[in-house]
Amino acid sequence: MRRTKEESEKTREDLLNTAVRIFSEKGVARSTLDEIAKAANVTRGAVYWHFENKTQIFLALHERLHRPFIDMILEDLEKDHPEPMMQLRDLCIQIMLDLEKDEQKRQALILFFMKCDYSGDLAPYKDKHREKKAESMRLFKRYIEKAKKAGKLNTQADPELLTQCISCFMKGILFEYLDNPEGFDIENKAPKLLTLFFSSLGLEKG
Amino acid sequence: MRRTKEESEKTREDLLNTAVRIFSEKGVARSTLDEIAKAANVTRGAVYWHFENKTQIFLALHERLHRPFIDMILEDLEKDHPEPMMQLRDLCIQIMLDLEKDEQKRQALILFFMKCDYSGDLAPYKDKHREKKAESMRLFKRYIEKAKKAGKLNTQADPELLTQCISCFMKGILFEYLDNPEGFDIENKAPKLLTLFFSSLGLEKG
DNA sequence: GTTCAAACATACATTTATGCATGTATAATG
DNA sequence: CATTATACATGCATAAATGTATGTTTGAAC
Repeated sequence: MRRTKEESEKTREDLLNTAVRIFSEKGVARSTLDEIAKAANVTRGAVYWHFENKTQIFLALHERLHRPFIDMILEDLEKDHPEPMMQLRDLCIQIMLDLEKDEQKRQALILFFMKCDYSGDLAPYKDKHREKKAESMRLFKRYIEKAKKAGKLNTQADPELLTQCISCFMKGILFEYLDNPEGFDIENKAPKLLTLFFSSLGLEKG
Repeated sequence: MRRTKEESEKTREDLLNTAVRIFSEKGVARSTLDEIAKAANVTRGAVYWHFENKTQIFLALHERLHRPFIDMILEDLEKDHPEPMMQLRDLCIQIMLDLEKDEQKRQALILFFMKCDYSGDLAPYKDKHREKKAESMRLFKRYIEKAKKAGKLNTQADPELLTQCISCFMKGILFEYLDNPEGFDIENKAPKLLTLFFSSLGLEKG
């Protein structure tokens, strides 16, 4: 046995990738470490070597999800778009469409939103979850304030409320989609819904 | 022992009320029948007398939630409101505000949306869940078609898309609230968010 | 080329909830 | 008022997952 460090790291990655799949399929509580191990072609020995327990696997998955998302928004915010609200709309659409392509990300979101409950030993991570959501909401707000400063915000509603409004709408779409990925034609609906929403808000020019 | 029929029925109700609380606090998977029994001042014997198993308790809770909700909307639809879209908006606001007062209902929603996963033996009830959601969406759509026929629909968007739009928004607000009932000031935010949303959609007159 | 520890596999002991079987007191029924 | 079925309580057997202890192989370091 005694694999090389690269092989060991691959085993760890395999376990995480398998775990997110199993978790998102069966729920965290109903998923067994033995099941995960076998699906990754190892035994529970390997699992306990790389992770303390099931909770720590969950935590590891949690960590590796959100950063790319934040980075994507931060990068987008750097761009100097003439119409920040349209930029935000397109970003929202892009976020939704990405999910259709990135199965890992989709599975992770299903897992964290619908297949676990943050009670018991997962309770501490509820705060982390919230903090990360708050972070992305702050970023959304920056688009709106950017638009306001540029005199492109065609509404009287204050940025805070607008941010919450958009956040709720995004979350609603996200849940409707994740609840039934096959039945919810996101490639078709996401652009329509978000375009209607943003144009209705009077945030679009023309 | 051998209580009267009324006492027996009370025991059953106590068990259900206790179950929805425990389930919504700790999640279905982490909740123990023994725990529920003790919290209801009986033993597991009583639980197994009234219910087959934990799944059947969950099912019983599921059944008794949705009907009052549908009835409330049906009753509201009977009224002949001059502005159906404003009526729908006010209904949406009312639905949200109700949750703040009805703790049982709030706990039930937390349970069904966030504290269980519809895999394993709960999988069959996912379809029921969807069907009931579809039912309420059809009712929402009736408001919009009513408005359209009355020439009060101030937008070109088709009713189907509008319904989905509103449904997503409602679901988003619902989740944001349920995720953190104390932190989300629903009595204040729900009217603001929904008023902004509906007025932005150009659905309000004046 | 030994030695050692990493990277697992294997085996076992413990826990914990469940399902059921059985016990029991009493309300309802005649 | 005797009987019976109801409405539970109690006890046990089982299963399943977990945690851990121990075994085994082999890359790596000297």
